[in-house]
Amino acid sequence: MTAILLVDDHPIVREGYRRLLERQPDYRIVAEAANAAEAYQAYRKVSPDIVIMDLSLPGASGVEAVRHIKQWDKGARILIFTMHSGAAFALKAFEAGASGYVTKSSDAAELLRAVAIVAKGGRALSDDVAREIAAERLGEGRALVDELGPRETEILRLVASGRTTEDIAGILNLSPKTVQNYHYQIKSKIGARTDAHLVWLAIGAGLVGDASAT
Amino acid sequence: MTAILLVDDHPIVREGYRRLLERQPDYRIVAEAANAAEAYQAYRKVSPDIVIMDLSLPGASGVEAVRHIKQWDKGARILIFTMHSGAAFALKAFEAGASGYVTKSSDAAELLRAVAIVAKGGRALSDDVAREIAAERLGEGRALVDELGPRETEILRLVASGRTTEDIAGILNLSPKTVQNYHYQIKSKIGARTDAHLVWLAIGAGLVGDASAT
DNA sequence: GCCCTGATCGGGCAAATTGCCTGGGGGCGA
DNA sequence: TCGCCCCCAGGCAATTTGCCCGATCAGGGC
Repeated sequence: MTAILLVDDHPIVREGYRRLLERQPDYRIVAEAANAAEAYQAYRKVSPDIVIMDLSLPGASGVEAVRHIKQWDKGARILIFTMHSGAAFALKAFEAGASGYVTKSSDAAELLRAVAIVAKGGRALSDDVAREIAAERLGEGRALVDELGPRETEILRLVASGRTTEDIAGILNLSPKTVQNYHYQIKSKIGARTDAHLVWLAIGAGLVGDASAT
Repeated sequence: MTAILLVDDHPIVREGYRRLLERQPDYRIVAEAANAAEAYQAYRKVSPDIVIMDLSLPGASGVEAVRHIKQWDKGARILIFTMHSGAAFALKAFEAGASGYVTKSSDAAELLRAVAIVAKGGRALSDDVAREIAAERLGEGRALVDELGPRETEILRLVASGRTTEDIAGILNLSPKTVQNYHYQIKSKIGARTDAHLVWLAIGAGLVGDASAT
């Protein structure tokens, strides 16, 4: 039996959850809350197995509520169920300690699947949000790269992937000085103030983004 | 009418594509290839509107083939259709210039949808891969961060997000020299050879990677 | 052929940063 | 009270950055 705490400022929506969840044999809603403060109180009182929470709450935001609860109980499992499909919301929620993120446009089956995953300690993410995050990660803006010549692009790729100046000089059979010059030229063309900034721009342009195979 | 070039080393699989795609009124398979070299030749000969390609080909990898074709025609639209669902494969493919990535576990409808998107110049990604990339993006590995003190973590976050040394000094009310020292210390503790490398490690640790709310 | 443009390659030099060491102060557990 | 670790920052040589310059080579256009 899985004890659930429901947090949503809309009683009607809570009623909807209740209908859906209590039809499942293993789930029981043991408490409800309409805002962050209530959620926190309720959590401390009933220690539910999982929390299902909306992100837009009156007063403190849902992200704050997540952070607060996780601070009190590091093992808390919180599933965000919200209308926002933006990648930024989801990332913030996970950063705060949420275990799952499902949008309200998902169907009942998807919510139940997410609840099951989170209850087992896993991480759940609905398809539309996954797609958003992936899209952001893949980046849209080429633009930048078009300003650069092929050699510059090549060197940007290498620099952004973490290579040393000397590495690059070796790989491309150039003088280290030339690589430095390109490096500098790229930064000024692109308008990056920092190497780190350069990396982000390169990611945005789709030039890099690997994480495997160094 | 959309002209398609099919690249897959398995004739039976190509037959499958053909069945599926030629049932659609707008698609016509104008050429086939069984390896990277053939694909390249065929592309130059028929200039198809889109290429549907497997990633695992005999000889040169599909990624190489993509890079090669894009080098010859920057406007080429290439849709990868493969069995690999790993994020790394997909990222490499996009980096090389692919416009879409669909796994063979997707159903026919998803492939057709992807073909349509790519034909229109968009970018397509199947759900399972999106999920993989998102998972990777959310990051698993803390590890690194545990080595660092809170101050170091803070500074790493700022450095990795692209701030200038002076910016950081201003934000945290420190001497620029102190920031430089932390910056150096972090690099040696974490084992990063380059600032760019540092950014990747910070991303992996989930410290940065927002893109919103600066 | 000739000029112009643009990409590629690198030297030079001052100013800034990195790499590494040093040292002092504060908190906290043994 | 003694370490130990974290915080903060100066010093100094070595390297890199920032910005200048000139040389070569390929492709147009006239």
